Amino acid sequence: MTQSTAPAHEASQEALPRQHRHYSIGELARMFEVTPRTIRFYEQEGLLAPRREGQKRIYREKDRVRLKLTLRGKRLGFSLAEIREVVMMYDAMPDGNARQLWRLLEILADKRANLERQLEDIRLMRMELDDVDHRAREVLRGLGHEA
Amino acid sequence: MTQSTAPAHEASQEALPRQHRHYSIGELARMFEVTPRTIRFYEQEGLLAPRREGQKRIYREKDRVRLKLTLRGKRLGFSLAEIREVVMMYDAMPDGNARQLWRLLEILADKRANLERQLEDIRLMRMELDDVDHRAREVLRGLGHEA
DNA sequence: GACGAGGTTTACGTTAACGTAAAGTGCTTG
DNA sequence: CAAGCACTTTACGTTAACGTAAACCTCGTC
Repeated sequence: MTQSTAPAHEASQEALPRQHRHYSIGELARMFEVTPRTIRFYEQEGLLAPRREGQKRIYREKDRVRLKLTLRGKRLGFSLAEIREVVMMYDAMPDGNARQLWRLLEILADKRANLERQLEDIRLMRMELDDVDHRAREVLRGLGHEA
Repeated sequence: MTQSTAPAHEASQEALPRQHRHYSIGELARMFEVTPRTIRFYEQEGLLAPRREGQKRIYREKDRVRLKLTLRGKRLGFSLAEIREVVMMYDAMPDGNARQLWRLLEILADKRANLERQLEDIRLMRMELDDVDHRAREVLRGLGHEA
């Protein structure tokens, strides 16, 4: 997250209906601007579970969404373990027992608290960036008069 | 997690004068709930530059603020290198040449863009958490009827 | 003067999240 | 059929951000 050129965010083109239904690893990788290695790694970490057609991995819509959520979580500073925690429990929900569901609610509340704190952090950090920006511009004005 | 007891109403005026003026590494560590090792590491990475009194490190108000900003940056997912980039240029500002100042403005814009994206990410993630929460509660209600 | 509570340096260990070969499989295309 | 993709597995390498351990000062105090 270091590059200053950040126009290409998520998937670029989206005119076509999602009828495609399945993607290759390379397609997904290009879509989200990650390497295939990353996608395989996420699978190994239990975040994705694509079908196989022979050797090849076949990703369906669900996998694409998961990957999207995973990357979003990462941008927010969550670890893969944390993300998996939510994702897996979400999957186990339908037949989940009460204890697990309560545990899930607990985790969700935790994540939400995290987000709220981040909102405040962003607010503060914004103010500080604005401040530095201001000072820098003033110094620049000063330099303009000299030279 | 990171917070102790939330101060109900932090008096706008300086309740306690910051006359303390300087802190030991242990004090700072307890204040921010990090280990001394972390603080030394940040120094080694060029984020802090405490005075020395003999061997001992002496931290002043400025250092405390820097540490606070650093930790905030970390919570937002910035790397120490990124944080240092801003912090150091901020320090070099007064006598900075124009090119460096422009570079600083560039970096600031970059960070701000980052924050904006995070805001959006938070918004989306919140919605998804809410959704999962909803479903989980419904399943729980269902379980209540059985058993 | 032994001791414990703080501090110090040096240095190796650890974890997460991938990167980077190396070597093989399967298709299709000139 | 050779060449070129796109994909596969296996496995070692790398970076960031510390943790952890050892061995050493330097107080105040019991």
